Amino acid sequence: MPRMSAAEKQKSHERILDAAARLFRERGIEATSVADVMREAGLTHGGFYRHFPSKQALVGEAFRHAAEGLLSTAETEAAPGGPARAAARARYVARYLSGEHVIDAGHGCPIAALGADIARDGGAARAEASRTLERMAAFLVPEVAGEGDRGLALTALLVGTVTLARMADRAELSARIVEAGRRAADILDKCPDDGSAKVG
Amino acid sequence: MPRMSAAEKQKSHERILDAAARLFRERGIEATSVADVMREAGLTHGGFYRHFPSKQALVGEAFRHAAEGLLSTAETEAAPGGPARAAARARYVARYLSGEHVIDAGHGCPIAALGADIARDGGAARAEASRTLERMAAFLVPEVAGEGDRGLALTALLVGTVTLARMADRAELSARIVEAGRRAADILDKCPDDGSAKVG
DNA sequence: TGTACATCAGTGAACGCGCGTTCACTGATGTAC
DNA sequence: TGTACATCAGTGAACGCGCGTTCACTGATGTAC
Repeated sequence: MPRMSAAEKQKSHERILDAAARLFRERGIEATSVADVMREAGLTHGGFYRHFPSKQALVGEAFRHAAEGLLSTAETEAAPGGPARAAARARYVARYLSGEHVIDAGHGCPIAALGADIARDGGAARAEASRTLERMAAFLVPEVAGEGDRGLALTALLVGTVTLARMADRAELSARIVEAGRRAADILDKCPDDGSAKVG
Repeated sequence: MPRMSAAEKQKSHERILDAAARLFRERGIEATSVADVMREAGLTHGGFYRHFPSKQALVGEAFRHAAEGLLSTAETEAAPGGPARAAARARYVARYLSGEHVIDAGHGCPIAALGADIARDGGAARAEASRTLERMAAFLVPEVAGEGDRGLALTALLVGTVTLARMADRAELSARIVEAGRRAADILDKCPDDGSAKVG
């Protein structure tokens, strides 16, 4: 059967990334084995090292893969400063803070799914995650906001809301968390910063 | 050397919980072995099962142990409705959104450190984590807030901010995230809810 | 275009290792009388 | 209070298992001429 053509290899590579991006977000990094990923990609575990030098390296690539899928469309959809920007942002927030996103971690925001994991091991995925965070924050800054970094706070609210909603042991509590997050996101979009927290 | 007295056993039990609560928060649940915990507690791994039926059970107990340490003092410090309440809440938020908390996950909020992990495996720790979340949210509701659940949103902001600050690969970015979180917490404390997010 | 040969994508067995858990054992503790 | 004995907290070797990674192998692919 081997060897495959270069085009076939690229397809395999893509399938491995798809599988890894989904499984890591769904089950966590440590709970997902290389063999799990390869099985999901329709291959056997031995071939993994023709594509990536280590599992660590895969984590970084899979994070980028997941982030690209979620952010690139949103970014191109909303030209910087253009009139469609506020609408695109609102749609993004509404989709982020939804029951679907809470349930389907496997296709959701990689920061919400893996942020805490990545904070701990600090491998190659960390730089990738930081870059993704900054892109997301830049996309989310409301035009209203005085000085910068309101986008970072909004991102923190979104990530925290989804994390808590997934952690909740009752559907009713989970729904309340999402609803509370939506209202708070709305407030952050509209209220001015009085700067009083600066000293704290 | 064995057997120890009942009083000694209780001390061992406490040391195991202390060690587990710290190591789980610091390294994550899966990256912390039963042997790691027992070594940290000054014991050998074999004795673990005289104290807990399984590692899973330890996770739940360790979460409760960590949460109790952080919340009980804050709660008693601030009598419900009393005048010291707002001040106690402000102090809690200031301590939560600080560089120390970001760096020292081992002694920090167990929801921020383990929320995503617990959301995935859903063992006994999940009910414990949900209870802790509701206590924290109840403690954090500003008197200003119209209808309920502003405390949940504030908790989500705190958890998300610390998660992102820990994930950031540069100290400067981490500091900006914490600062942005503080301002946003201030805004959520003061701005009224116009209810416009309800339809979303 | 055809032939000869090196390359290498994918397979599946094997590696060393650390994990959660079990178990036979030790000897001080706690208890029954 | 003293004695005899069951209990059990803690030890350290051992268990089966799945992990990340390595490796000899296969045979179609890609290339040199």
